[in-house]
Amino acid sequence: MYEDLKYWYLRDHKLFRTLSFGQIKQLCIITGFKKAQKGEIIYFSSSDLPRIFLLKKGNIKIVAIDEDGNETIKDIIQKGDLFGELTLEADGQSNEYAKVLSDDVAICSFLMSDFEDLLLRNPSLALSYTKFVGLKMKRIKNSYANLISKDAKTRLFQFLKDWAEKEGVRTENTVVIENYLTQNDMAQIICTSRQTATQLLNEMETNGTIVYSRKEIIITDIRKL
Amino acid sequence: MYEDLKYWYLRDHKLFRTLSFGQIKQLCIITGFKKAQKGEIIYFSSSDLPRIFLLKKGNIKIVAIDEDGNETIKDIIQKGDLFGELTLEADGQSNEYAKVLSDDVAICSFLMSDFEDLLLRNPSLALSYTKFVGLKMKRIKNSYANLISKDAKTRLFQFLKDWAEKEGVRTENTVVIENYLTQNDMAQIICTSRQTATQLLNEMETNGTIVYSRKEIIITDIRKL
DNA sequence: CTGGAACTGTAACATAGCCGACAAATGTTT
DNA sequence: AAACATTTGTCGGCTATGTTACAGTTCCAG
Repeated sequence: MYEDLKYWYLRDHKLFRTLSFGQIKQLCIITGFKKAQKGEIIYFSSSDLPRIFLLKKGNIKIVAIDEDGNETIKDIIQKGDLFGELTLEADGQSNEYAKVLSDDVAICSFLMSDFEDLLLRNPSLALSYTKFVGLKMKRIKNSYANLISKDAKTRLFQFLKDWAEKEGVRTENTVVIENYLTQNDMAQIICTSRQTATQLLNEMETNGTIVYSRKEIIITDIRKL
Repeated sequence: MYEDLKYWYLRDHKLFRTLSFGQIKQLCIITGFKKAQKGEIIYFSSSDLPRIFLLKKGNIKIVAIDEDGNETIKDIIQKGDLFGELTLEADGQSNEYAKVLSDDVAICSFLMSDFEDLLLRNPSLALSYTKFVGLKMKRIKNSYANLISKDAKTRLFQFLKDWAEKEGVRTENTVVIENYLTQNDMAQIICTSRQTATQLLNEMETNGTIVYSRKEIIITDIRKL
């Protein structure tokens, strides 16, 4: 890959914006670049060196498989998000894979060890990164708190609200979301059965709260959600 | 506080062990020290400057109150743990207080801003700290995953197992835990009602799995848990 | 030692949401 | 178009767990 391309790919993330041109150019730690199509499954082979990934384009979901073989959606990664071993600790035991949700994705990656060196040389970046991880932790805490104390309906509402806020296109009080998730996906995210999710979505549709299709979800009035 | 005492208080935490004698001595960022008795409530007044706390002695629980007035146990802090704004981002909105569980506690604290300066001057400490926060995140993720996918019984078992591992005194396969929690506390931690927790504990007692009293919990055979 | 507060024990009842089962609709491949 | 795979819709039964309600125990302060 050309040096300037590498540079561009890093600079684009807000985490690295605090660094000067020169600093970033020096780094050029990106070591991998990959494209993939919808439905493709990407494994984080534990045999490989631990990496941190940056999703440049598209959407993917991170799925974990527990001892009993149950699949849980750990995370939905969107364009511009960092993912992988963000805690900078390789852990061999976790069994995860990523599945491409959008039509195609572009992912670049760098080695965890390179990133560590980088942090050691740039204390202010290290501080930003710490705050970044902290923020991530706070988000997780919040979403779990929701999962536990609220019922399925409230969880679905909250999920849609969050989704609309992150990705929805708003005109007046109507929000349109490009729907790259199946009802099953949503069910897994809000931790309920597919059936309950279906039921709730249909209920919302008859209520006129949303218009649902496989392509998009229209929230007729975001204020009422 | 005397300089060398400050030194001692910091050095005692594993996070700071990587630093040399001299380095730590230079820092001396501790700015507060406090003792409290059982049952006392400590507020993290948001008016005050954001701080990071280090529990030197005893146990406390962090309780959060949501909009509806429901109380949830966020965390149990034990001797040697850091707590407070670990993410280095002050967030005014969260409504939390700490309650002393053991007979008495000793807490020392330093200002978040001082700590940030420290991290900026010690990149390797920053890196350790990031990993530390990451580890914390991983733990939280795990415990929440448990909460969501397992039933109340399994959750209680897991909780006891963790507790035993962290604080229990083991002789052969018997583990004795000093019990500073009420059944209600445990119920809140494993996110169930007090009644269910009571029922499960009694069930375990009649099974001979544990011997329960307000003072201590004896796990007769840790391997069977 | 006594009264009250906090904790623990037990039961009946209600219900959210999981599960299995199957049908209909939509999308994809050949 | 046909055959197949994936996604959505619907239903009734079942179970774990929350809720309400009250009684018994332990603990501590005065």
